Amino acid sequence: MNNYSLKFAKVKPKDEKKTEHIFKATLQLVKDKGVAGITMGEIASAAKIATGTLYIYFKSKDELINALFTECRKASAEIYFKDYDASLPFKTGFKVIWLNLMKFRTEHFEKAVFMDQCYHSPFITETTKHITKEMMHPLYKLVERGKAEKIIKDADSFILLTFMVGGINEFVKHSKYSGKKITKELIEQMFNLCWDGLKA
Amino acid sequence: MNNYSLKFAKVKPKDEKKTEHIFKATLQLVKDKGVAGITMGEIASAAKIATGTLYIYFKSKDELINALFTECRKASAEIYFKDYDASLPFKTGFKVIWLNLMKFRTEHFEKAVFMDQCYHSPFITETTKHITKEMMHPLYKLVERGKAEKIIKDADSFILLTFMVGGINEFVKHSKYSGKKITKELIEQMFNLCWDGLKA
DNA sequence: AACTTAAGTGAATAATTATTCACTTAAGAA
DNA sequence: TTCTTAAGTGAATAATTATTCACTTAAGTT
Repeated sequence: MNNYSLKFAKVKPKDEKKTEHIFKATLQLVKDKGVAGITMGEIASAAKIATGTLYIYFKSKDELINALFTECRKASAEIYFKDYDASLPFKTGFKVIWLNLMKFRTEHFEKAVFMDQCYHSPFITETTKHITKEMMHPLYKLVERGKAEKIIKDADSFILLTFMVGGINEFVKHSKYSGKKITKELIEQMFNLCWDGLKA
Repeated sequence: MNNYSLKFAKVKPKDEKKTEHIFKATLQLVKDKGVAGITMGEIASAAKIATGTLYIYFKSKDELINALFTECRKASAEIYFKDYDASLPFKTGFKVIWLNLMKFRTEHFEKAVFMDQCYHSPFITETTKHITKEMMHPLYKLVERGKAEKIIKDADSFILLTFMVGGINEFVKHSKYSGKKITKELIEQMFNLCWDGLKA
């Protein structure tokens, strides 16, 4: 038995599911009341733990918010390029990614709201913000491929990208606010508008 | 001399410019630090008045935020239909409004951020939210005119509207974050993407 | 000029909320 | 079973922040 095992022996282990509960509770609260309306006490009770326990998992509110932000960013990055295969024809691959963006926004709406809300908050550090910006990079590559193949318009990449994403974000946001159901049919309509705009 | 004038005579009048200063200071702070990062003390000092003075103009933080929200909503509604004339050909009229939306987002960016941020906050009352939703009504009428004239696609109005607005919002938001300059040329490119998407 | 009244002030107070801590509980080792 | 250690608790404390208030200033009336 060495120092290492001595150091970590005789331990009541952390319940790893708690982090998940804390995150889930925080997302729910931010969706309902916004980032200005959440307290550590509320997060704790929504996660069904004591306030003190929250501080075993996160040193401070700051750290909790940043950790959750990072988690959300990872979740979105994982979805964006799921099932994308560069060897597919451009439009097919483009649609895969476009649908992934739509999927993330609809199925992880609280994460999207949380990221939007917290981006401007005093909690998120500059480093976290910087990494987030870099997430857009592969999407730039995508539209640049489309331009190179003369399939989509030869406009500024920034314009093409924000155009590609804007409709999705706006649609999902307003759907959730107004209770409008997001159907396959509506998604298809939105894709067509988007594609007709982009195509050369 | 009647009761009315008696009651209101011998008064040091409120400095009406102060409300404006308070609003401007609040918008600036929310843009920089988010709705979670503003305190009455900071608002007061940014507006160069004492904290107590703030409470002469607004009963509470709640009231201040709601009043500013209403002000922002009015400012946006005023711009949206500026110079629009229903007797113009559809595309011409559409472009006038589209450019107005773009103008509001770029020239009153802090207002747009403030409205986005506060919409989900505990400050905004349900009434305020409800009135805000109604603001979209004339824009619905616009896309429905386009559909009736068979100029734009016969898709769901909600889809058409969120599509019309999404690109603008996303573009301006990311421009401001990343420091990308918003030029006439880029605006024109965005309009073309948007129009090509919408047209029948 | 003297008077009245409300604006304006900022330190004091009241609420709210983040964080700590003395204590309890339970997992695993001996 | 006993022992050790960290998780878990929630009331107590520390910070922060909204709101008040006793006081000062200045506009307008007489």
